[in-house]
Amino acid sequence: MAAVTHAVEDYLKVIWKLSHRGREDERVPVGDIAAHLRVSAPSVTGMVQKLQGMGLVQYARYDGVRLSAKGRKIALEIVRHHRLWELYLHTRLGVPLDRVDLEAERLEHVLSDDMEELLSRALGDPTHDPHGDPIPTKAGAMGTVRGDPLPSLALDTSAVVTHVSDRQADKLRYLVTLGLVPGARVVLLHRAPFGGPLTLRVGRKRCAIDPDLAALVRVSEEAPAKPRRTPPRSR
Amino acid sequence: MAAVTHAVEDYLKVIWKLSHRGREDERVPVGDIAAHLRVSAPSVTGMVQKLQGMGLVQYARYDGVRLSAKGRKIALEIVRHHRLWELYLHTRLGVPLDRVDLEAERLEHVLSDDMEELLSRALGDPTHDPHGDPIPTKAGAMGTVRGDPLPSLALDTSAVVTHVSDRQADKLRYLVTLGLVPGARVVLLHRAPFGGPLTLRVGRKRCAIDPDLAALVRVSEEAPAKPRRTPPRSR
DNA sequence: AGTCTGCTTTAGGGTAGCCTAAATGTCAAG
DNA sequence: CTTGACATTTAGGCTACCCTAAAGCAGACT
Repeated sequence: MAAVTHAVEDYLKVIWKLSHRGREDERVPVGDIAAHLRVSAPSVTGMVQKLQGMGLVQYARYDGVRLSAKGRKIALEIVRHHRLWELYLHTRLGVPLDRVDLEAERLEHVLSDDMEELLSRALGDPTHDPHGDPIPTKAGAMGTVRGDPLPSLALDTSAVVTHVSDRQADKLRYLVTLGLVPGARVVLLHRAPFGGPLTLRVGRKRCAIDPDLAALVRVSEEAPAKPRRTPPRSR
Repeated sequence: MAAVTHAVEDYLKVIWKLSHRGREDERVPVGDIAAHLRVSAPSVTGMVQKLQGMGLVQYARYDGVRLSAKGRKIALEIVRHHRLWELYLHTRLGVPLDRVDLEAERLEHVLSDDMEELLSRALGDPTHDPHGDPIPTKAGAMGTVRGDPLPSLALDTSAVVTHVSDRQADKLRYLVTLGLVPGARVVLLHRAPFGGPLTLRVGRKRCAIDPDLAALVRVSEEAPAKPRRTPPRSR
């Protein structure tokens, strides 16, 4: 059988991601894959046919793609690698939250089983990455995203950020500048009417934020297991 | 100009390594490159012609290859990446000395400039990798291998291992089992005549070793700056 | 000089993964 | 039920890198 190349891993990961957008496991349109991988649609068709030949996806012309069990296993392995590296980069090297994804994108393909084990252990066998996304176990079990959307938090209640979506890099970058990162303490001070901005206290600072943006942030009233943030040693 | 792909980086690194075998900067035969990359000779000829087109090597038919300044710069960058990763893997993740090379071989191609900076800093801007090989600076300056060949050590003199060659994986593996790794204390107890085995004390243990093998180890009588060996956190 | 041996190069192919242009299927609106 | 808009697939090509087989060159030995 053909080899699992970097490209194959990328395709499987994207298919996995896109099939989880709604509640249910969806068939993923070829065009969406193309858009996310920044590749032409014909390239996707070709690769997807190859993946089917390898038994990694089910695919019917004009009807989208779905991961097979085998394909999902590989996808989750890559996601695990990705999130372990993200956590390492953030907590051990001090890479800012809005840049870990880009770096992990390349490191995820380079992690042997032995190393994965050692990396996980060195990080304390973590369950969540620095954005608060769950890290699949080696067996392929996924935890959940903790917390509730920030806009639904009760007024004047202290909470801790548990998750920041990394889907849109530009928005993540902005949220980071506001200090809305996992572990931060937040209080919702005011909710303007007609879907207007929310006024927050984040740590010691105050800010106003659009509820759509705030929806990318999840918070929990109980103090959660906060991701470790050992700063890297400086010289 | 064509891109610096992983393959290009591999070729440049091997050419750099092979041109440093003797004292002087040598022209490297195509066949040697082929053997070290485990690739056919025609493949090397083709790639080397391409590298010349990119201005990274000088090359004349039937007369071997030499790095240009531009080529050497890239080669040293890769060597720097490789050795930084080796040090990280060994000291932070606890990867055994005889396995770091293999892992670093793939990681070396995946390290952005920003990350390189952060990784180096997190490791304390080290000058030598865990085998005792010097790590080139970002500017391309190379330190030296410290110490003298173990067989030339005076009898009954305490010394510290400063370098273990990683050229031959199988021999390195054996040296590691003997405890002959950088930082180890060694005393040469006896030298058998006619090029016979050396009797050593390594730490608390005693062992006999062929002088050819021992020549892969370098030692220094002064206590050198020993590579840090923070063990990884266990669960 | 001739010739043999062993590198090295040329010739000719193959695979993986990407592309554009053109053909084809789907779906919804008229 | 036809047609137009749009998604998708087929067709045909390109680049990077690798291979084997055959030709070509160089240095040693006679």
